[in-house]
Amino acid sequence: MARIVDRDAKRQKILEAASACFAKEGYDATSMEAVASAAGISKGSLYDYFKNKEDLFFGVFEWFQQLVMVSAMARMGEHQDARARIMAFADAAIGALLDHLELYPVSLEVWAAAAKPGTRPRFSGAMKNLYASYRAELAGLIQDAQAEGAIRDGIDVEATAGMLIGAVDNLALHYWLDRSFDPQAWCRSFLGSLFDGIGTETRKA
Amino acid sequence: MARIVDRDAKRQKILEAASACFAKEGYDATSMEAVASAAGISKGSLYDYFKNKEDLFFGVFEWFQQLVMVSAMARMGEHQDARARIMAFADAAIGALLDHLELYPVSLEVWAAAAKPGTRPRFSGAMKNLYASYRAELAGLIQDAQAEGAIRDGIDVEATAGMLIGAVDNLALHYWLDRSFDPQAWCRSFLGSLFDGIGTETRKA
DNA sequence: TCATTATGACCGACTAGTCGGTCATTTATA
DNA sequence: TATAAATGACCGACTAGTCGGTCATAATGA
Repeated sequence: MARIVDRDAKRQKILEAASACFAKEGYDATSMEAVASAAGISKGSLYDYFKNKEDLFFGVFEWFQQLVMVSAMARMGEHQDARARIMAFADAAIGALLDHLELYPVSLEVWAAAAKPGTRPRFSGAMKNLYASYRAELAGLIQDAQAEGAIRDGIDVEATAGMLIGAVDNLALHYWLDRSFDPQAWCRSFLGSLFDGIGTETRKA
Repeated sequence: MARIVDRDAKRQKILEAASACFAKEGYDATSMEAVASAAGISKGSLYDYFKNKEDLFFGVFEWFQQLVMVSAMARMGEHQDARARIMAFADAAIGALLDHLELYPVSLEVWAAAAKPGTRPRFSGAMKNLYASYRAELAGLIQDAQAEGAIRDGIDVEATAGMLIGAVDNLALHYWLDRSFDPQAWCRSFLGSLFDGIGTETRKA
Protein backbone atom coordinates (compact mmCIF):
# COMPACT_ATOMS: atom_id res chain seq x y z
CA MET A 1 0.00 0.00 0.00
CA ALA A 2 1.26 3.41 -0.96
CA ARG A 3 2.35 5.41 2.00
CA ILE A 4 1.06 8.91 2.38
CA VAL A 5 3.81 11.48 2.25
CA ASP A 6 1.91 14.75 2.22
CA ARG A 7 0.81 15.33 5.78
CA ASP A 8 -1.07 18.49 4.97
CA ALA A 9 -3.11 16.83 2.27
CA LYS A 10 -3.98 14.07 4.65
CA ARG A 11 -4.92 16.55 7.33
CA GLN A 12 -7.27 18.16 4.84
CA LYS A 13 -8.82 14.84 4.06
CA ILE A 14 -9.37 14.14 7.73
CA LEU A 15 -10.94 17.55 8.24
CA GLU A 16 -13.32 16.96 5.37
CA ALA A 17 -14.32 13.56 6.68
CA ALA A 18 -14.66 14.91 10.21
CA SER A 19 -16.73 17.89 9.14
CA ALA A 20 -19.21 15.58 7.47
CA CYS A 21 -19.43 13.44 10.60
CA PHE A 22 -19.83 16.37 12.96
CA ALA A 23 -22.40 18.01 10.70
CA LYS A 24 -24.40 14.82 10.41
CA GLU A 25 -24.28 13.49 13.95
CA GLY A 26 -23.22 16.38 16.16
CA TYR A 27 -20.09 16.72 18.24
CA ASP A 28 -20.77 14.32 21.06
CA ALA A 29 -22.42 11.67 18.96
CA THR A 30 -19.44 11.57 16.63
CA SER A 31 -16.84 9.10 17.84
CA MET A 32 -13.19 9.40 16.98
CA GLU A 33 -13.48 5.88 15.63
CA ALA A 34 -16.17 7.03 13.20
CA VAL A 35 -14.07 9.96 12.00
CA ALA A 36 -11.06 7.72 11.51
CA SER A 37 -13.13 5.25 9.59
CA ALA A 38 -14.64 7.96 7.39
CA ALA A 39 -11.16 9.29 6.69
CA GLY A 40 -9.93 5.80 5.86
CA ILE A 41 -7.39 5.60 8.66
CA SER A 42 -7.24 4.08 12.10
CA LYS A 43 -8.11 5.76 15.32
CA GLY A 44 -4.51 5.71 16.44
CA SER A 45 -3.41 7.59 13.35
CA LEU A 46 -6.03 10.23 13.96
CA TYR A 47 -4.17 11.16 17.09
CA ASP A 48 -1.01 11.66 15.05
CA TYR A 49 -2.79 14.55 13.34
CA PHE A 50 -4.89 16.01 16.11
CA LYS A 51 -4.11 16.17 19.78
CA ASN A 52 -7.63 15.33 20.87
CA LYS A 53 -11.25 15.54 19.88
CA GLU A 54 -11.59 19.20 20.76
CA ASP A 55 -8.60 20.07 18.61
CA LEU A 56 -10.02 18.12 15.74
CA PHE A 57 -13.31 19.93 16.04
CA PHE A 58 -11.63 23.30 16.28
CA GLY A 59 -9.72 22.42 13.14
CA VAL A 60 -12.98 21.60 11.42
CA PHE A 61 -14.41 24.92 12.52
CA GLU A 62 -11.45 26.87 11.14
CA TRP A 63 -11.60 24.91 7.92
CA PHE A 64 -15.31 25.55 7.49
CA GLN A 65 -14.87 29.22 8.28
CA GLN A 66 -12.24 29.53 5.59
CA LEU A 67 -14.35 27.57 3.12
CA VAL A 68 -17.19 30.05 3.55
CA MET A 69 -14.82 33.00 3.34
CA VAL A 70 -13.38 31.74 0.07
CA SER A 71 -16.86 31.17 -1.34
CA ALA A 72 -17.88 34.66 -0.33
CA MET A 73 -14.79 36.21 -1.91
CA ALA A 74 -15.46 34.38 -5.14
CA ARG A 75 -18.99 35.75 -5.20
CA MET A 76 -18.07 39.37 -4.60
CA GLY A 77 -17.58 41.21 -7.86
CA GLU A 78 -16.48 44.74 -8.62
CA HIS A 79 -19.06 47.44 -8.13
CA GLN A 80 -18.76 51.17 -8.70
CA ASP A 81 -21.84 52.01 -6.73
CA ALA A 82 -21.52 51.89 -2.94
CA ARG A 83 -25.07 50.73 -2.52
CA ALA A 84 -24.43 47.91 -4.99
CA ARG A 85 -21.33 46.92 -3.04
CA ILE A 86 -23.32 46.55 0.15
CA MET A 87 -25.96 44.52 -1.66
CA ALA A 88 -23.24 42.36 -3.16
CA PHE A 89 -21.65 41.87 0.23
CA ALA A 90 -24.87 40.56 1.72
CA ASP A 91 -25.56 38.46 -1.36
CA ALA A 92 -22.10 36.96 -1.24
CA ALA A 93 -22.34 36.18 2.47
CA ILE A 94 -25.65 34.40 2.10
CA GLY A 95 -24.61 32.68 -1.10
CA ALA A 96 -21.45 31.41 0.52
CA LEU A 97 -23.40 29.96 3.43
CA LEU A 98 -25.85 28.31 1.04
CA ASP A 99 -22.94 26.86 -0.91
CA HIS A 100 -22.04 24.82 2.14
CA LEU A 101 -25.39 24.46 3.82
CA GLU A 102 -24.86 20.78 4.52
CA LEU A 103 -22.04 21.79 6.86
CA TYR A 104 -24.06 24.46 8.61
CA PRO A 105 -24.72 22.28 11.66
CA VAL A 106 -21.03 22.62 12.41
CA SER A 107 -21.73 26.24 13.29
CA LEU A 108 -24.48 25.17 15.64
CA GLU A 109 -22.08 22.82 17.36
CA VAL A 110 -19.55 25.61 17.64
CA TRP A 111 -22.07 27.75 19.43
CA ALA A 112 -22.86 24.90 21.74
CA ALA A 113 -19.14 24.46 22.36
CA ALA A 114 -18.91 28.15 23.14
CA ALA A 115 -21.49 27.57 25.84
CA LYS A 116 -19.67 24.72 27.55
CA PRO A 117 -17.31 25.69 30.36
CA GLY A 118 -14.43 23.55 29.17
CA THR A 119 -14.30 24.79 25.62
CA ARG A 120 -15.91 28.18 26.15
CA PRO A 121 -12.96 30.57 25.85
CA ARG A 122 -11.52 29.04 22.73
CA PHE A 123 -14.74 28.81 20.77
CA SER A 124 -16.46 31.92 22.02
CA GLY A 125 -13.30 33.90 21.32
CA ALA A 126 -13.12 32.59 17.79
CA MET A 127 -16.78 33.40 17.18
CA LYS A 128 -16.33 36.88 18.58
CA ASN A 129 -13.45 37.52 16.23
CA LEU A 130 -15.29 36.12 13.26
CA TYR A 131 -18.34 38.30 13.76
CA ALA A 132 -16.26 41.33 14.60
CA SER A 133 -14.40 41.01 11.33
CA TYR A 134 -17.59 40.68 9.31
CA ARG A 135 -19.04 43.65 11.15
CA ALA A 136 -15.95 45.73 10.53
CA GLU A 137 -16.02 44.85 6.86
CA LEU A 138 -19.62 45.91 6.48
CA ALA A 139 -19.11 49.02 8.59
CA GLY A 140 -16.30 49.98 6.22
CA LEU A 141 -18.62 49.62 3.24
CA ILE A 142 -21.22 51.76 4.93
CA GLN A 143 -18.70 54.48 5.68
CA ASP A 144 -17.49 54.37 2.09
CA ALA A 145 -21.07 54.84 1.01
CA GLN A 146 -21.39 57.79 3.34
CA ALA A 147 -18.25 59.31 1.87
CA GLU A 148 -19.74 58.85 -1.58
CA GLY A 149 -22.96 60.45 -0.46
CA ALA A 150 -25.08 57.34 -1.00
CA ILE A 151 -25.87 56.88 2.67
CA ARG A 152 -26.77 59.77 4.90
CA ASP A 153 -24.74 60.77 7.94
CA GLY A 154 -26.14 60.53 11.43
CA ILE A 155 -26.86 56.83 11.44
CA ASP A 156 -25.19 54.48 13.90
CA VAL A 157 -22.81 52.61 11.62
CA GLU A 158 -21.76 49.98 14.17
CA ALA A 159 -25.31 49.19 15.14
CA THR A 160 -26.44 49.00 11.54
CA ALA A 161 -23.58 46.72 10.57
CA GLY A 162 -24.08 44.54 13.64
CA MET A 163 -27.80 44.16 13.12
CA LEU A 164 -27.41 43.37 9.44
CA ILE A 165 -24.72 40.78 10.00
CA GLY A 166 -26.94 39.22 12.62
CA ALA A 167 -29.92 39.16 10.32
CA VAL A 168 -27.92 37.55 7.55
CA ASP A 169 -26.44 34.94 9.86
CA ASN A 170 -29.84 34.12 11.20
CA LEU A 171 -31.17 33.87 7.68
CA ALA A 172 -28.84 30.99 6.90
CA LEU A 173 -29.86 29.32 10.12
CA HIS A 174 -33.52 29.51 9.24
CA TYR A 175 -33.01 28.44 5.72
CA TRP A 176 -31.21 25.39 7.00
CA LEU A 177 -34.29 24.71 9.10
CA ASP A 178 -36.92 25.60 6.53
CA ARG A 179 -36.44 25.71 2.78
CA SER A 180 -39.80 27.28 2.06
CA PHE A 181 -38.51 30.78 1.35
CA ASP A 182 -35.83 32.46 -0.71
CA PRO A 183 -33.18 33.94 1.57
CA GLN A 184 -31.53 36.00 -1.15
CA ALA A 185 -34.86 37.56 -2.06
CA TRP A 186 -35.66 38.33 1.56
CA CYS A 187 -32.31 39.94 2.06
CA ARG A 188 -32.44 42.05 -1.09
CA SER A 189 -35.92 43.18 -0.32
CA PHE A 190 -34.99 44.02 3.22
CA LEU A 191 -31.90 45.97 2.20
CA GLY A 192 -34.04 47.90 -0.27
CA SER A 193 -36.40 48.77 2.55
CA LEU A 194 -33.52 49.79 4.75
CA PHE A 195 -32.14 52.12 2.12
CA ASP A 196 -35.44 53.71 1.24
CA GLY A 197 -37.11 53.48 4.61
CA ILE A 198 -40.38 51.76 5.31
CA GLY A 199 -42.02 54.72 7.01
CA THR A 200 -44.35 57.18 5.33
CA GLU A 201 -43.33 60.20 7.36
CA THR A 202 -40.83 62.55 5.79
CA ARG A 203 -37.31 61.65 6.72
CA LYS A 204 -35.25 64.24 8.57
CA ALA A 205 -32.20 65.86 6.98
CA MET B 1 -39.71 13.54 55.28
CA ALA B 2 -42.65 15.54 54.08
CA ARG B 3 -44.28 14.00 51.13
CA ILE B 4 -44.65 16.06 48.03
CA VAL B 5 -48.24 16.11 46.97
CA ASP B 6 -48.15 18.54 44.10
CA ARG B 7 -46.57 16.72 41.21
CA ASP B 8 -46.67 19.77 38.98
CA ALA B 9 -44.82 21.90 41.48
CA LYS B 10 -42.16 19.26 41.75
CA ARG B 11 -41.92 19.03 38.00
CA GLN B 12 -41.35 22.76 37.90
CA LYS B 13 -38.62 22.48 40.46
CA ILE B 14 -36.92 19.78 38.45
CA LEU B 15 -37.16 21.86 35.29
CA GLU B 16 -35.58 24.82 37.02
CA ALA B 17 -32.75 22.74 38.37
CA ALA B 18 -32.27 21.02 35.05
CA SER B 19 -32.27 24.25 33.09
CA ALA B 20 -29.46 25.58 35.26
CA CYS B 21 -27.45 22.40 34.71
CA PHE B 22 -28.00 22.32 30.97
CA ALA B 23 -27.20 26.00 30.63
CA LYS B 24 -24.02 25.68 32.67
CA GLU B 25 -22.61 22.43 31.32
CA GLY B 26 -24.40 21.72 28.07
CA TYR B 27 -26.66 18.82 27.23
CA ASP B 28 -24.21 15.96 26.98
CA ALA B 29 -22.04 17.03 29.87
CA THR B 30 -25.05 17.16 32.16
CA SER B 31 -25.73 13.81 33.76
CA MET B 32 -29.11 12.74 34.99
CA GLU B 33 -27.47 12.16 38.35
CA ALA B 34 -26.40 15.81 38.43
CA VAL B 35 -29.89 17.04 37.61
CA ALA B 36 -31.42 14.82 40.26
CA SER B 37 -28.94 16.04 42.81
CA ALA B 38 -29.55 19.68 41.90
CA ALA B 39 -33.30 19.11 42.22
CA GLY B 40 -32.82 17.42 45.58
CA ILE B 41 -34.14 14.06 44.50
CA SER B 42 -32.66 10.77 43.42
CA LYS B 43 -31.96 9.67 39.92
CA GLY B 44 -34.66 7.05 40.05
CA SER B 45 -37.31 9.62 40.96
CA LEU B 46 -36.28 11.75 38.03
CA TYR B 47 -37.54 9.00 35.79
CA ASP B 48 -40.92 9.18 37.51
CA TYR B 49 -41.27 12.69 36.10
CA PHE B 50 -39.54 12.44 32.75
CA LYS B 51 -39.38 9.48 30.45
CA ASN B 52 -35.75 10.02 29.50
CA LYS B 53 -33.07 12.63 29.11
CA GLU B 54 -34.36 13.93 25.83
CA ASP B 55 -37.82 14.43 27.30
CA LEU B 56 -36.37 16.26 30.24
CA PHE B 57 -34.44 18.55 27.95
CA PHE B 58 -37.42 19.17 25.75
CA GLY B 59 -39.37 20.05 28.87
CA VAL B 60 -36.65 22.52 29.81
CA PHE B 61 -36.84 24.05 26.37
CA GLU B 62 -40.60 24.51 26.56
CA TRP B 63 -40.30 25.94 30.02
CA PHE B 64 -37.61 28.41 28.96
CA GLN B 65 -39.62 29.39 25.92
CA GLN B 66 -42.61 30.18 28.07
CA LEU B 67 -40.49 32.05 30.58
CA VAL B 68 -39.26 34.36 27.83
CA MET B 69 -42.73 34.75 26.42
CA VAL B 70 -44.12 35.77 29.81
CA SER B 71 -41.28 38.24 30.30
CA ALA B 72 -41.92 39.72 26.89
CA MET B 73 -45.65 40.05 27.54
CA ALA B 74 -44.95 41.81 30.81
CA ARG B 75 -42.74 44.28 29.00
CA MET B 76 -45.17 45.14 26.25
CA GLY B 77 -47.28 48.12 27.16
CA GLU B 78 -50.15 49.82 25.40
CA HIS B 79 -49.24 52.08 22.51
CA GLN B 80 -51.49 54.12 20.27
CA ASP B 81 -48.85 54.65 17.65
CA ALA B 82 -48.16 51.71 15.33
CA ARG B 83 -44.54 52.63 15.05
CA ALA B 84 -44.24 52.70 18.82
CA ARG B 85 -45.87 49.27 19.01
CA ILE B 86 -43.24 47.81 16.72
CA MET B 87 -40.47 49.46 18.72
CA ALA B 88 -42.01 48.12 21.91
CA PHE B 89 -42.27 44.65 20.44
CA ALA B 90 -38.55 44.57 19.63
CA ASP B 91 -37.69 46.12 22.97
CA ALA B 92 -39.78 43.57 24.81
CA ALA B 93 -38.29 40.65 22.90
CA ILE B 94 -34.73 41.72 23.63
CA GLY B 95 -35.52 42.69 27.19
CA ALA B 96 -37.12 39.33 27.82
CA LEU B 97 -34.08 37.51 26.51
CA LEU B 98 -31.80 39.65 28.64
CA ASP B 99 -33.96 38.89 31.67
CA HIS B 100 -32.95 35.25 31.37
CA LEU B 101 -29.58 35.56 29.73
CA GLU B 102 -28.02 33.00 32.05
CA LEU B 103 -30.30 30.41 30.47
CA TYR B 104 -29.53 31.45 26.93
CA PRO B 105 -27.13 28.53 26.37
CA VAL B 106 -30.19 26.30 26.52
CA SER B 107 -31.21 27.78 23.17
CA LEU B 108 -27.81 26.96 21.75
CA GLU B 109 -28.21 23.39 22.91
CA VAL B 110 -31.64 23.25 21.33
CA TRP B 111 -30.17 24.28 18.03
CA ALA B 112 -27.53 21.63 18.37
CA ALA B 113 -30.25 19.12 19.16
CA ALA B 114 -32.10 20.22 16.05
CA ALA B 115 -28.98 19.32 14.11
CA LYS B 116 -28.71 15.77 15.44
CA PRO B 117 -30.49 13.05 13.47
CA GLY B 118 -32.10 11.42 16.49
CA THR B 119 -33.67 14.52 17.96
CA ARG B 120 -33.89 16.59 14.78
CA PRO B 121 -37.62 16.49 13.98
CA ARG B 122 -38.81 17.25 17.45
CA PHE B 123 -36.49 20.16 18.13
CA SER B 124 -36.30 21.63 14.67
CA GLY B 125 -40.06 21.50 14.45
CA ALA B 126 -40.43 23.33 17.74
CA MET B 127 -37.95 25.97 16.66
CA LYS B 128 -39.70 26.44 13.36
CA ASN B 129 -43.01 26.99 15.12
CA LEU B 130 -41.49 29.36 17.62
CA TYR B 131 -39.93 31.58 14.99
CA ALA B 132 -42.97 31.39 12.77
CA SER B 133 -45.16 32.65 15.58
CA TYR B 134 -42.82 35.54 16.35
CA ARG B 135 -42.66 36.37 12.68
CA ALA B 136 -46.43 36.26 12.33
CA GLU B 137 -46.82 38.51 15.35
CA LEU B 138 -44.46 41.10 13.94
CA ALA B 139 -45.93 40.82 10.47
CA GLY B 140 -49.30 41.57 12.00
CA LEU B 141 -47.96 44.70 13.64
CA ILE B 142 -46.45 45.83 10.37
CA GLN B 143 -49.72 45.32 8.55
CA ASP B 144 -51.54 47.24 11.25
CA ALA B 145 -49.07 50.05 10.76
CA GLN B 146 -49.72 49.96 7.04
CA ALA B 147 -53.44 50.18 7.67
CA GLU B 148 -52.81 53.17 9.90
CA GLY B 149 -50.68 54.76 7.21
CA ALA B 150 -47.50 54.70 9.29
CA ILE B 151 -45.72 52.24 7.04
CA ARG B 152 -45.88 52.49 3.30
CA ASP B 153 -47.32 49.79 1.08
CA GLY B 154 -45.20 47.86 -1.37
CA ILE B 155 -42.73 46.44 1.11
CA ASP B 156 -42.34 42.70 1.60
CA VAL B 157 -43.94 42.24 4.99
CA GLU B 158 -42.88 38.62 5.49
CA ALA B 159 -39.29 39.34 4.56
CA THR B 160 -39.14 42.40 6.76
CA ALA B 161 -40.59 40.55 9.73
CA GLY B 162 -38.32 37.56 9.19
CA MET B 163 -35.18 39.61 8.89
CA LEU B 164 -36.02 41.67 11.94
CA ILE B 165 -36.81 38.67 14.10
CA GLY B 166 -33.53 37.16 12.97
CA ALA B 167 -31.59 40.28 13.79
CA VAL B 168 -33.12 40.47 17.25
CA ASP B 169 -32.47 36.82 17.97
CA ASN B 170 -28.91 37.16 16.86
CA LEU B 171 -28.54 40.24 19.01
CA ALA B 172 -29.21 38.25 22.15
CA LEU B 173 -26.77 35.63 21.01
CA HIS B 174 -24.04 38.19 20.56
CA TYR B 175 -24.77 39.95 23.75
CA TRP B 176 -24.45 36.67 25.56
CA LEU B 177 -21.02 36.37 23.94
CA ASP B 178 -19.90 39.95 24.31
CA ARG B 179 -21.28 42.46 26.80
CA SER B 180 -19.44 45.42 25.33
CA PHE B 181 -22.44 46.97 23.59
CA ASP B 182 -26.01 47.92 24.35
CA PRO B 183 -28.39 45.67 22.45
CA GLN B 184 -31.46 47.78 23.14
CA ALA B 185 -29.70 50.86 21.81
CA TRP B 186 -28.53 49.03 18.70
CA CYS B 187 -32.00 47.78 18.03
CA ARG B 188 -33.74 51.12 18.53
CA SER B 189 -31.21 52.87 16.38
CA PHE B 190 -31.56 50.24 13.69
CA LEU B 191 -35.33 50.38 13.71
CA GLY B 192 -35.12 54.14 13.42
CA SER B 193 -32.92 53.74 10.37
CA LEU B 194 -35.29 51.20 8.90
CA PHE B 195 -38.26 53.52 9.28
CA ASP B 196 -36.53 56.58 7.92
CA GLY B 197 -34.19 54.89 5.46
CA ILE B 198 -30.45 55.21 5.43
CA GLY B 199 -30.15 56.23 1.79
CA THR B 200 -29.89 59.76 0.55
CA GLU B 201 -31.75 59.27 -2.69
CA THR B 202 -35.38 60.20 -2.74
CA ARG B 203 -37.61 57.30 -1.95
CA LYS B 204 -40.12 56.19 -4.53
CA ALA B 205 -43.83 56.57 -3.93
C1' DT C 1 24.78 -0.15 -6.25
C1' DC C 2 23.37 -2.41 -2.31
C1' DA C 3 23.20 -3.26 2.60
C1' DT C 4 22.33 -1.08 6.94
C1' DT C 5 20.09 2.01 9.81
C1' DA C 6 16.82 5.53 11.12
C1' DT C 7 12.35 7.54 10.68
C1' DG C 8 7.68 8.15 11.60
C1' DA C 9 3.20 6.84 9.63
C1' DC C 10 0.14 3.53 10.81
C1' DC C 11 -2.36 0.26 13.48
C1' DG C 12 -5.84 -1.63 16.86
C1' DA C 13 -6.17 -3.80 21.27
C1' DC C 14 -6.53 -2.03 25.65
C1' DT C 15 -7.41 0.99 29.80
C1' DA C 16 -10.15 3.41 32.62
C1' DG C 17 -13.95 5.68 33.25
C1' DT C 18 -18.75 7.57 32.20
C1' DC C 19 -23.55 7.53 32.06
C1' DG C 20 -28.49 6.49 30.70
C1' DG C 21 -31.78 3.72 32.31
C1' DT C 22 -33.79 -0.19 35.40
C1' DC C 23 -35.70 -2.42 39.32
C1' DA C 24 -35.78 -4.70 43.82
C1' DT C 25 -36.07 -2.63 48.08
C1' DT C 26 -37.18 0.78 51.50
C1' DT C 27 -39.85 4.57 53.28
C1' DA C 28 -43.77 7.28 54.11
C1' DT C 29 -48.67 8.06 53.99
C1' DA C 30 -53.70 7.09 54.35
C1' DT D 1 -51.81 -2.93 56.36
C1' DA D 2 -52.01 -1.50 51.68
C1' DT D 3 -50.54 1.72 48.43
C1' DA D 4 -47.80 5.02 46.38
C1' DA D 5 -43.44 7.29 46.18
C1' DA D 6 -38.69 7.47 46.50
C1' DT D 7 -34.25 5.40 46.41
C1' DG D 8 -29.56 4.08 44.80
C1' DA D 9 -27.02 -0.05 43.60
C1' DC D 10 -26.42 -2.14 39.49
C1' DC D 11 -25.96 -3.13 34.54
C1' DG D 12 -24.51 -2.89 29.89
C1' DA D 13 -23.07 -0.19 26.26
C1' DC D 14 -19.96 3.07 24.82
C1' DT D 15 -15.74 5.84 24.01
C1' DA D 16 -11.63 9.23 24.56
C1' DG D 17 -7.23 8.58 24.61
C1' DT D 18 -2.80 5.48 25.07
C1' DC D 19 0.89 2.63 23.75
C1' DG D 20 3.81 -1.02 22.20
C1' DG D 21 4.85 -2.65 18.08
C1' DT D 22 5.05 -3.08 12.72
C1' DC D 23 6.77 -1.91 8.36
C1' DA D 24 7.31 0.94 4.12
C1' DT D 25 10.30 4.35 2.88
C1' DA D 26 14.27 7.56 3.26
C1' DA D 27 18.89 8.38 4.54
C1' DT D 28 23.46 6.86 5.03
C1' DG D 29 27.74 4.92 3.81
C1' DA D 30 30.90 1.66 1.95
